[in-house]
Amino acid sequence: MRGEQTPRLREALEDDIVAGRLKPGQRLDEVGLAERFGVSRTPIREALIQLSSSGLVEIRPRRGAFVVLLGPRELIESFELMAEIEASCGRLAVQRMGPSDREAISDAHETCRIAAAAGDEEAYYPANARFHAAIYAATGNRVLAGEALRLQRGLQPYRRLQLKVPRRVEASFAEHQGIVDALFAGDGPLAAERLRAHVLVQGERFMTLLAALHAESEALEDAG
Amino acid sequence: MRGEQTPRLREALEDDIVAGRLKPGQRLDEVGLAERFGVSRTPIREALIQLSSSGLVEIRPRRGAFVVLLGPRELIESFELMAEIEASCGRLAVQRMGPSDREAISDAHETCRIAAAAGDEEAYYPANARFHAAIYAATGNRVLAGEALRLQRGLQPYRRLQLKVPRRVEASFAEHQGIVDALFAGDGPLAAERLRAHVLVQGERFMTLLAALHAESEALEDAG
DNA sequence: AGAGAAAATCTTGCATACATGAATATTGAC
DNA sequence: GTCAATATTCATGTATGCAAGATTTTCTCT
Repeated sequence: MRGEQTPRLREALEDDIVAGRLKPGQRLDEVGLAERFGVSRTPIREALIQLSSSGLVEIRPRRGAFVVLLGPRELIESFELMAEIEASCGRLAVQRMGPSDREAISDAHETCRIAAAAGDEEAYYPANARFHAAIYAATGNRVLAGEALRLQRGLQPYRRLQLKVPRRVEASFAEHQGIVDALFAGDGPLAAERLRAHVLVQGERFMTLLAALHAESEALEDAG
Repeated sequence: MRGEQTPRLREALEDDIVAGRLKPGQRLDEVGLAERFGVSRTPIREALIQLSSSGLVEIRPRRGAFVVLLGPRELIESFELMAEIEASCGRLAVQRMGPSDREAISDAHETCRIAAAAGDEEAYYPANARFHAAIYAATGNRVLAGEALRLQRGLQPYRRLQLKVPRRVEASFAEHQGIVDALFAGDGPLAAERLRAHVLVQGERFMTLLAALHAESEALEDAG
């Protein structure tokens, strides 16, 4: 058997969680995963520990690993943190972005426009992630950008549920347009404020959706 | 042998790193640590993986684990991230802090005052950490506060070097006073700006020190 | 039949064993 | 004497084995 299994396993599990194939609350059986990936429990355990540190998985001692299921309070708080980080990124990006950064932002924005015009929510999703990532990168601060990406990934499983909110894509794209305008106009504070509002309103929309879902059924609870 | 070694080991190693007993760049030998703690390599490895995810340790495949040694660029970027987070905390704390939060901030500030007046740098250190932590907590956002604490811990090993900067404590305390004034006056934007400046100037002072140290010797490089 | 307790089962946590790649020492050539 | 190639040693990465806690099943008693 050759080396370096753990990173591959971590990425595979991370993708499964972010893509929603492993649902929040679900238990991750070490033996089952080991068999599925054709390795022993050791690298699986190490991958799970990494995922727990990055916040996608929760390890309860002697109980096992579970895909993290954020409660309402933690969700609100996470969106607020995300909003603050994104606002900072916007302000710094205005100060520092170069031509290639502008281009990356424009490109991602156009991809969003196409997906939004087509009403294609599945396509809008990754385009939206790319749009925000382009802003992070434009700060020129890799540590900050890495942090932002990490948080973005952590919230991805929950954003997925938002697909059901009507007219979400149109609203999101309109907000993106305002952000791009402020960024390219060189108005840092305005870009920051619009990014903050964009993320916070996403969070609010999400909480509304969650409340509605919770009212009609306990679907999330049964997910495990 | 009874259960739950890994968390204990992680905390012990974390303390060693943050307290400077394990220096940035130093290699962490699994076998040696296992002997030192009287356990096998397995829980040691798991603790190291956790520390690598939290940013205190870097694991290079097949090479081993090393206490993270941030380069100049990463240090600057980390301090900038910290400054942004602290600024956000300050603004939100103004909006949301209750009487107990005010008290905690005041208490920590007074502890800083005593240490500063005595010129006791060793005592100022933890008091300073408590002061900032009190502001994080006053946001009422546990996710945000947790993130801030994590970043604070990650930078702690480097702040330690600052002890040598002359009149650092007096300057720091004076800045704290300005922050407290803004916080208690209810001026969120001012508190945010002063916190941002406080952290950034710390970073700059630190970089200056680092350059000086580097000029006189390659001490940091030999630390491994 | 239902509730509680005991036993069996299953899973995790840790220890140990082994294989492979990296680091180091040694030997040989120039 | 220095450099390079090779052999040896050593540490990491993974697999497997074993002990203890958690879970589930079953059995007993009311």
